[in-house]
Amino acid sequence: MTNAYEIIYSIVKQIPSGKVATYGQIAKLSGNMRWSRVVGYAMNSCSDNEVPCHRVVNRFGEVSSAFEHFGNNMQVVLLKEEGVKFIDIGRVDIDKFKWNGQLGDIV
DNA sequence: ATATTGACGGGCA
DNA sequence: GTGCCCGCCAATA
Repeated sequence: MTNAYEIIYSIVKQIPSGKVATYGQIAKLSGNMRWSRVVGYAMNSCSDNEVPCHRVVNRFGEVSSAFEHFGNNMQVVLLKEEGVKFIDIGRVDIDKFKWNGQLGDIV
C-alpha cells in the first residue's frame, strides 16, 4: 500500500475533531486536485480505524450516500457529537467547519 | 491484460 | 447567475 491510499489516509488522519475536510482539499493536499475521485475511492476502502472517513464530505459539505451504508447517517451523528453544526440533514456547515488543511486551525 | 466503475472538482457554455 | 460537460487516477471485476 505505498500508493495513493497511503497518501490520502495520511491526510484524512490529520483531520482534527470538530472539523470536516472536503475531497478536493484532501486531493489538493495529496498533490493533485484531480485525485478527488481517488480520495473517495480510498475512503471507500477505508477499513482502517484510524481513518476518520466520517469527517470527509464532498465539496458541498454533504455526506455521501455510501456513508448511509454504514448505518443511519452515523457519520452525521458523529460529527454532531464533535461539535459540528448541520445546516440540513446530511449537510454540515462546511462554510465554518471546513478544515484549514495541514496548517492546523489558524482561523 | 482490458474495461468499467467510483464517496468529485473545476471549468466552460 | 445557472446549468451542463468534461477530465482524471486508481481499484475492482
